[in-house]
Amino acid sequence: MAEPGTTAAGTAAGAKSPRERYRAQVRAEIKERAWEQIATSGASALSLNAIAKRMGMSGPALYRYFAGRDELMTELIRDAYRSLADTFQAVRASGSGGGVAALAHALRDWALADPQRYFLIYGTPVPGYHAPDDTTAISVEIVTVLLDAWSELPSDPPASTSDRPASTSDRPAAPFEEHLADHRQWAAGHPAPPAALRRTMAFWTRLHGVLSLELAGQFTGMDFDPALLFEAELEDLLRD
Amino acid sequence: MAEPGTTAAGTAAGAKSPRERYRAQVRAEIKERAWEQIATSGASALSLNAIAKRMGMSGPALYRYFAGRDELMTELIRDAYRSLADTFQAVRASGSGGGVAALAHALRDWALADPQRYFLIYGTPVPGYHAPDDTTAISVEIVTVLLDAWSELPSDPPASTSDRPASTSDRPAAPFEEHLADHRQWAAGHPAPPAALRRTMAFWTRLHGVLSLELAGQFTGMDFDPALLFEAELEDLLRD
DNA sequence: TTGCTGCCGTTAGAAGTTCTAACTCATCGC
DNA sequence: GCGATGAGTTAGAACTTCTAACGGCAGCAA
Repeated sequence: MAEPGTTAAGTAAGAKSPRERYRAQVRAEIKERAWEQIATSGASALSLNAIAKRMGMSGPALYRYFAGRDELMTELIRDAYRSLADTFQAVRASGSGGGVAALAHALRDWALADPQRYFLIYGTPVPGYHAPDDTTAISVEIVTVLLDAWSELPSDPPASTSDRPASTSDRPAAPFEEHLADHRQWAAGHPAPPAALRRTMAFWTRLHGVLSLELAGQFTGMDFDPALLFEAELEDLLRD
Repeated sequence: MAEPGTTAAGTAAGAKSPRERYRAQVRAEIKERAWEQIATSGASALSLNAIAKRMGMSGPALYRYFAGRDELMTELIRDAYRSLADTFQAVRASGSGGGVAALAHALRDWALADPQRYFLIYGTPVPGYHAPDDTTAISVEIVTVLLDAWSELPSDPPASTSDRPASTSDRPAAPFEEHLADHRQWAAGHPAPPAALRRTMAFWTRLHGVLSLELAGQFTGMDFDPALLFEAELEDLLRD
């Protein structure tokens, strides 16, 4: 029952029957059309009927490939997470530094390439809908890359803390950093120092703040350059 | 034609005919039900039919009061902006300091009170839809309050800039601040110094970053306290 | 090669949605 | 009291998701 068609023939892992091949191809095309539709009309306007029509087949045919609109949506969300995680890991592995700044720019490029894909992950949630569980695993991948990148930076310029005699402006108590050190379950056992936890968090929330507002078009009226704002926030992150 | 029923009788501004009175009441109830529905099912699931059914009337009756789903949506967005602007101005006018910290906490409280209302303003935009023009006027109100609050703070502790001899960490060039000073059209003529412009911007993007991720439930798996993260970001804003 | 099994895509239809059109009826204002 | 105005009704078109039943072709196995 499991793996239909794999009874006697030694189908090596990866070799698919022509039926499975066709099925995978159609599924891929459905998702492709879905992405196009989401990019132009938003996730809420995702219509199975329109996808079917654009593929030259009639509505209910799609239900052979996806149980319904929600399952297609889930698959797209999974793919979006996967794409971001792969992008981050590619930046980390390949040259180009692979540091925090490179990750930040990769994030911005990735978001600008398809704003609706970004919003599918980090945008307004649909109250009834719950993201699939395995996306949290991909989230861990993403946050691990960030924790790695922040951990390899010195947590604080060690000279500056000693040359000023207990100034009020260098890390006054940092209660949240202590709180994070106590509640580091989200780091999935990553041995990052508390400062790296705090900075990973700030990296996420601050860059998301700039990016989401930019992608939402909240800066359109004002004529400043959002790229410079992003850069300024990134430099602030790298400084303090 | 304008103001129907104001032909001969000296209806003082505010005195409405019983029909207009009833009409305003029904419009208000429609919006009330709409907010309930948005809070539970999200903005995309806003259904005129469901509202009508819950009010004991049948579908098309609502079209006497709103031209369609989009007009109702527009009205709700307008009300949301108005509510946030009023909240900010109340904080500013009334006691409780009225400073930046008070505004930040008011923003958080306002957002937590009705997350979907927050997302209606700052959440994922619907590609086809354009917000009504008069909301930009309310946005100016909001940003003006922020610029006022930041302008009354000293832009930099003047002592600390002089007691350290040209350290690398005190405002190295600040290219974005200059850029903002050149492109301050969004400040609507507000005479805020460049540092206040920069800080208003950071206030907006950083707090939005924390808030939107929290409201979207992105922190649910991790068990730290989002309120502490918000507080930490606010203190960072007040420090540097 | 032949036959069978199974999946693919079709049409039909139910239950929703927004929104228009036409109609009835109460109510407000003169 | 009577007429104009506007509120609420039902009917219906054009959508949507999704289920059910049906025909036919293709791949699989003997």
